[in-house]
Parts: sequence; C-alpha cells; structure tokens
Amino acid sequence: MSQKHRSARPVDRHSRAPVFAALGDDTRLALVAKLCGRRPYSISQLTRGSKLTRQAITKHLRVLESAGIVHSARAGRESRFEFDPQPIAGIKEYLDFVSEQWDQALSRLKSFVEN
Amino acid sequence: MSQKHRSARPVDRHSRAPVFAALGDDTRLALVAKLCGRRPYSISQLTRGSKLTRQAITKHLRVLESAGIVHSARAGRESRFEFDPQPIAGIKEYLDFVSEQWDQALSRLKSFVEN
DNA sequence: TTAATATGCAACCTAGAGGTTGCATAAAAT
DNA sequence: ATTTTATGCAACCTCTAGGTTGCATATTAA
Repeated sequence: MSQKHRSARPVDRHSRAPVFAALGDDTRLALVAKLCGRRPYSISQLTRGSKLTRQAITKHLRVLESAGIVHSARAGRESRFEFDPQPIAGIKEYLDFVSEQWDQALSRLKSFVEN
Repeated sequence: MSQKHRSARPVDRHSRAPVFAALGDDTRLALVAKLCGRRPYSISQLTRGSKLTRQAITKHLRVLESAGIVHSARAGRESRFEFDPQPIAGIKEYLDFVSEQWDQALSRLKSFVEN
C-alpha cells in the first residue's frame, strides 16, 4: 500500500507465478484473447466454439479468476466474465525487469572483455 | 521464416503457453532471476542456496530449457546454463497485444456510450 | 592412485491439473 | 404452467508436475 509510484522492481515477485501459471495453457490463452477484445462474456458464450465441456471451461475461468486476470459477476441466470488488465501489467513489469538485468549483464561482460 | 519484421501479432500464439507455464513456478522464477543477472551457472551453483535437491533443480532447469528460456552446454564435468531473452521477448509481444485489444475495447465502449 | 565433485538416470510417491458425466436448481422464454 | 437455458456442485478418472532417494559414472583435485 505504501510507495505507490515506480513499483517496477519485483518486490512481490513471489506472487507472480500464479499469473504466469494461469496463462500457461492454450485453452486459457484463448479465453483471455476473447475476453480482452470485448465486454463481458457468459460461460455459455465462452463455451460455444470450444471442443471442451462447459464444466471444463468453467474450471479454466476459475483459474483465471484466482489469478485476478478475470472477474465474474452474476447477472440473472448467467455469470459474466470480464477481463482485468492489472495482473498482466504486473507480469509485464517483471519481464521488463528480467530483460533489463540481462542487458546490464551483457554490458558488464562487454566492458570486462574490452579491458 | 517469412515476413520477418513486425511479427508482433500473435500468429504463433499457440506456441506461447509452454513459456508461460515454465514461468508459472516460484522456483523457476527464482532461477530465471539468477540466470538473467549473470553469466552461466552450473547446476551445483544454482542448487546452493535452495532448499531443494540438485535433482529437483535439474528438472526445473530442463523445463526452462524446453521452453527455450535457458540453454545448457556441458563444460568438463559441469553443465552450464545460460539465459536466452528471446522467448520472454515473445510473450511480451503477446501481452502487449492483449493490452492493446483491451484498450481498443474500452475505446469502442466509450464512443458507443457517448453516441 | 585416491578421494571428492558434478551430473545423469531410473524408480517411486503424492497431490493436483484437466476433463467427463450426472444430477439439482434458478431464471427466462413459451 | 411448462419447457428451455445457464449454472453450480460432486464424484471420478488419468496423467503429469514436483520432489525424493539410490546408484552409476565422468572429471578434478590431492
């Protein structure tokens, strides 16, 4: 809650594995691709066009929800799932950190070789 | 092999799940964090400081290697693992695509509400 | 030549992922 | 009042991820 700005360093690196894990499945990547493009989808809508069972899709959605990548809200007899960009923004920060570290390592190596 | 430049669209979206999956584990995230900061590490070096067995660490390294995130090369009696930034650059592209889709969805919604 | 290191490989174990079927129930449509 | 439609929940199944122990073997160091 403190130090709001420039939280780019992976202080909460430990909490990112679940987000990566949630994206580590083709079915879920497809769901994310759908959900990030349009407004809320119901489970049935997300199931249409998939070879999987509604229950299987539901399980995948729960995984994404646990990682915070999507949120659900009941509306009448259907429950709508909506994309949330925050967790993905979070892991992007982490990946940037990794890339940066790597670049610095290369720089150090280069200047070492040159001297 | 064709269309080299601007391959930012997730044409090979299907092949990215393994990379995400490889990063979906705290132990492996820690290994990546180590490996991206310095040059090659041997398995024993990577094992020191971990509560896990050398064999367990080895398995994790093989997972990372299968995803292309690290490469290994035998050097005498030890095998050195080195970071490779490409797969991570690839999933960053994918995440950018997702974020962009979401922003566009928001824009469409906004202009729809305003009209 | 011996002892110490660094790995590889295989067998084994447990918990959880990913799917399915079946049944119950709330809401919406006829 | 009935019949669809959309979900939730639970039981069950198979396969694999993540770990461990034990043993064999190639390299180095003493």
